[in-house]
Amino acid sequence: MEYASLVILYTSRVKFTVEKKGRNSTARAGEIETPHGIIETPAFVPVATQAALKGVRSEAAETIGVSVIFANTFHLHLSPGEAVIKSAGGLHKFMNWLGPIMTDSGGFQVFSLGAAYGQGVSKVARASLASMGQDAGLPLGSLASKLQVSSLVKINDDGVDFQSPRDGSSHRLTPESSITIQHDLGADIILAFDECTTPQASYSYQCEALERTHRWAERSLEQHQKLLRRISRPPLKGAQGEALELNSPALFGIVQGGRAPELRESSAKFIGGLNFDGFAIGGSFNKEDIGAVVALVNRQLLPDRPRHLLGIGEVEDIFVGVENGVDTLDCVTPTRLGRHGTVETKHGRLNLSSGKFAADSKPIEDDCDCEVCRHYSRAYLSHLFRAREMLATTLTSIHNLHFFISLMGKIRVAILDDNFDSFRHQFLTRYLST
RNA sequence: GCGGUCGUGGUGUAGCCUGGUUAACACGUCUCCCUGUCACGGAGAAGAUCGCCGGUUCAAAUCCGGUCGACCGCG
Repeated sequence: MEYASLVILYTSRVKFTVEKKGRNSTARAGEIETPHGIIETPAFVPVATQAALKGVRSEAAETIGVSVIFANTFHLHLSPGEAVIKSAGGLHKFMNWLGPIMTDSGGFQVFSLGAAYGQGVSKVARASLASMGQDAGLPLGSLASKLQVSSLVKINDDGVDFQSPRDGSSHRLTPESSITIQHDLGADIILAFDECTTPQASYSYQCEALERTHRWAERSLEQHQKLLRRISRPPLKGAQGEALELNSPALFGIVQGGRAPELRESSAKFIGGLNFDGFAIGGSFNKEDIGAVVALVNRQLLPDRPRHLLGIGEVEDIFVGVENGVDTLDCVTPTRLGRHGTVETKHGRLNLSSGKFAADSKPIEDDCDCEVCRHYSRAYLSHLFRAREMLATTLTSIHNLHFFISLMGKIRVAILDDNFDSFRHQFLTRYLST
């Protein structure tokens, strides 16, 4: 009885409305309403792993038009710890970001600190490179080589033992602890604890990992509902809405299955059959297959719930994701590229740390209305990079964030105007032409 | 004037004493990479006939002489 009413309240944590569906594609535009505001979809979700969009203040992100950010359970658990953040009033207050926040469960760190650790392996494999043998033997991470280890994780069916990449200390994450930590962090949308596998994983390992992820999904959901019941019990007598406002996130399940279409399909059926508020598509891909996999998965997922594509964010992949029915995507691309000197433009990428921009008085993009393009030249940015000034990474990250946010805004308008296809064609033709 | 120290890629150095295959390193430069962030990082390339002239030697950045230049000390 109590449970049933809670489910209603709980699912109302994110109210998802589809405003428009694409005519020739499964692209859609809509709104996700969260306790901290509305996310107009499709939306790009910048990554703030350690409760910071690296190099960019929360206020600047708001000015850029960022609507939702993506923080990380594992890293925030290590430092400063969820207790500190909870007592600070939650992530929103802690980092002065008052808009919606999603948290990742730590499942990606099973990959990034595990199979990928120090190997330079991406979750997106490129068949063209793999066939040339260039996927192996890439850069050794500095810390990996320093510590002489190839993995910081040990996985078993109950959970994952991590070694901190900072100090080597041991930390255990299970579906239960990940969900509990995410509740403590106070995000609006949280994710089930999963195992993100490497694209190099064998089919048999992929099957094993998928089974585990499915069991973890059920456990994540159970833990989530348990915590919701605990939160809601006293306020149910009085102002229930108020109490829920404080701390009751929506939970998204994560579809896995790696590069195997049949595993993706069965995962989508399984995860899609559980009572999640929305869904995320995670794991590894072949670059060339992202669209097909996302389409396959989304055909199995309930259309009335939001779909998030995890960790995908190169320009052409964003179009692919949206075209195939994804509502939100998170990616480190704008901030990581920016930090390494690369800026996105509608004509493709530029690396401003190159001396060839030393006397280039133009802005990054002539008609860009971001704060950086309005006030600073390529020459100045190039100088800042070569002088190793911190401001360099801040400014390029701001431009890149603006680029992705504004691109998403245009995509949304295109869907609403029923011309997504032509917009995509026009944009990508120019973007990929150089 | 005398004595000493030093001249090696763009910059700073290592190698020289105990001559020997493609002269090493750092920074800089250039190119490429980055997809639920361990990482303001990674991978690669170009670039010096070792101040100049001569000698010794099978072989000289390396030993010897001379010379030019810089610096230091003494006059």
